[in-house]
Amino acid sequence: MSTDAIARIRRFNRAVTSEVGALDESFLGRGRPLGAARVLNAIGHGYTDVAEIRDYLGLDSGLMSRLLRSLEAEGLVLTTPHPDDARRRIVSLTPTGEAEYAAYESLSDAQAETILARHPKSEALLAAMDLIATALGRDRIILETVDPNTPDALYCLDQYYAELGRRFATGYDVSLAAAPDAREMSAPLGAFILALSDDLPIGCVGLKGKGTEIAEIKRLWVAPAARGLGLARRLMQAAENAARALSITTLRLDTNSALPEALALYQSSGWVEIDRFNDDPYPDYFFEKTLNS
Amino acid sequence: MSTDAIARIRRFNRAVTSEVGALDESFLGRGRPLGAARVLNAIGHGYTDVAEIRDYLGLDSGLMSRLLRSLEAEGLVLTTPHPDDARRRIVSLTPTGEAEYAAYESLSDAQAETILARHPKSEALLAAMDLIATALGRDRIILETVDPNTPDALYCLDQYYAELGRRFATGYDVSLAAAPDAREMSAPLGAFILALSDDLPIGCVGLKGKGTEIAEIKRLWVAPAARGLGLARRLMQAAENAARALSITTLRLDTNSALPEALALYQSSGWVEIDRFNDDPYPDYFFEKTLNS
DNA sequence: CATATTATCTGACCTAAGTCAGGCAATATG
DNA sequence: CATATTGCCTGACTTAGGTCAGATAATATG
Repeated sequence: MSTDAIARIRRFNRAVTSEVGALDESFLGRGRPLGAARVLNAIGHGYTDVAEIRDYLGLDSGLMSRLLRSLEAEGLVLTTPHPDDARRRIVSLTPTGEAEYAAYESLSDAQAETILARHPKSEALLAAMDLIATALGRDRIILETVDPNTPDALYCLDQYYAELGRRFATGYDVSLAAAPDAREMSAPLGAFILALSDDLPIGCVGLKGKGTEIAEIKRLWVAPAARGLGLARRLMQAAENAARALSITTLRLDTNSALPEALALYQSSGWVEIDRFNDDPYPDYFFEKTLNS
Repeated sequence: MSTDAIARIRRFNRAVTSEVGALDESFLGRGRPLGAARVLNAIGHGYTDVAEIRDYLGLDSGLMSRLLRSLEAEGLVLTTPHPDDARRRIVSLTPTGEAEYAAYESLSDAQAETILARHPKSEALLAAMDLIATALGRDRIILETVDPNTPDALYCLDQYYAELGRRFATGYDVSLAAAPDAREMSAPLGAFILALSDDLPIGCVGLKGKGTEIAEIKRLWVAPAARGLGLARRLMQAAENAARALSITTLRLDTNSALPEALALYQSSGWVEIDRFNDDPYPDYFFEKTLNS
């Protein structure tokens, strides 16, 4: 019997360790020790400073130096003194190094493709992977203010609309809602805040301003994989801070009773219900919050 | 932008490798190389034959021998010649070895507990882990005929009843359905078949016989984590084989339109709809299949 | 009973990975 | 400007992990 939580987690660990080991094996196939391959990949991934790479990979300074030397001997990397401080050194890939890095990347891709190809219901598998990666990396979730027209922002908005379509009995038609234009959700009128977990967009919120002291919160969304981590609250907090920075004193929002978690969040974080303030067809609840100081 | 499938799988890999590495680190904390710790754990896990352990861990015979010697020197294991063949050797843990093994086990448990404690919505996390472990280990799913009163079988039945309760608009009350007694689902009358993935029960099916050439299929269930892998079909096939072995020529089953996947499975695998053959309150569809040869 | 096979062990050897002390050049500081 | 600090490098050394060629003893086979 192995149905209790601890046993299930340990079973998961066993299942993934063999996959992880398989990738190391395929990396070794390129005839280079793993240490050197890791350094090469770190450089290809954008790390340039020797100390930075050492820190990222947790290497001793002596070992790091030797690994760099061996990559240099292979003609894969080039080290040059840092322009500001000649003690530091900058590492970059030669064209050969770029090709080698690309080869490692395609090994990683191939492994991922194999997993994908072996599972017929891949969407469920990917959703489970997102959930686990987000849960394990919850301390590294970062919020970022971006232009609402960036691909990541548009991806979140698409997901948001799809979710409303599933939640509302009548479906959801974006064109019927008053689409806030990007200008109103960018500085200096408003903001659009994205939550990223290891570069995957997992949530967003929009602050739609008109240059007055009243602004609206729009498009609060948290990916299914990130629910239960308190991310919505964190996004709302960030939106409020952004509003304060823009001298906004009153926030409003509209929502729908088909979104009970959202209602509970607003009611538990200082929002008070007010009368309808627009004629959008979808919302049936309206809230306001006064920002202090 | 990292929202495509490949990128999501690679992100998952990154997220879990650090967890996996952390466990290795904590294992090293017991002052023994990982290789020796792995052998000790394999023995603690029930492996006894030297060749078996070597095969399981993928070790060279020379290395294996040396690791055993070092564990012996520490007083953790005892090797004795195999009673049937004195060339082979069986390894067992000394009391000290048992204690050391238990210490490793509790390190693994502690890591699992940490993961669990850090995630508030742990049921979703566990479900995701089950799905991934099952998907990655799909080639190692085994079917086993067991007594329907074993804990694993009862666990599956509980899950099955809970699922019906969620699916049926009216809920599901086990006491209203004609509960098949264990004797009718055991040899020589019938069978109860379990699907196990790395010891976790992920599906079941019952063959309920009365000693005649007609028998019933009951309690076909597949865990959410294992859906989409063709397991239901495999379980049904095994049930049919078990029926043939018992000289049963006709199988019947009842089901409910609230279980469309089940209906589709029966319709696509040679079952034909027949008239109601019992007065159970729940089923509204009845099928029969004639077993050839 | 001689010979082949099997299972494990031993010694010799190798590479990867990592630690540590000290060296050297560039830069910061009193 | 003397001295300390910083960033990287080199040499010496250690351990883990693993390969390979026999050695040894037990068992199977003609």
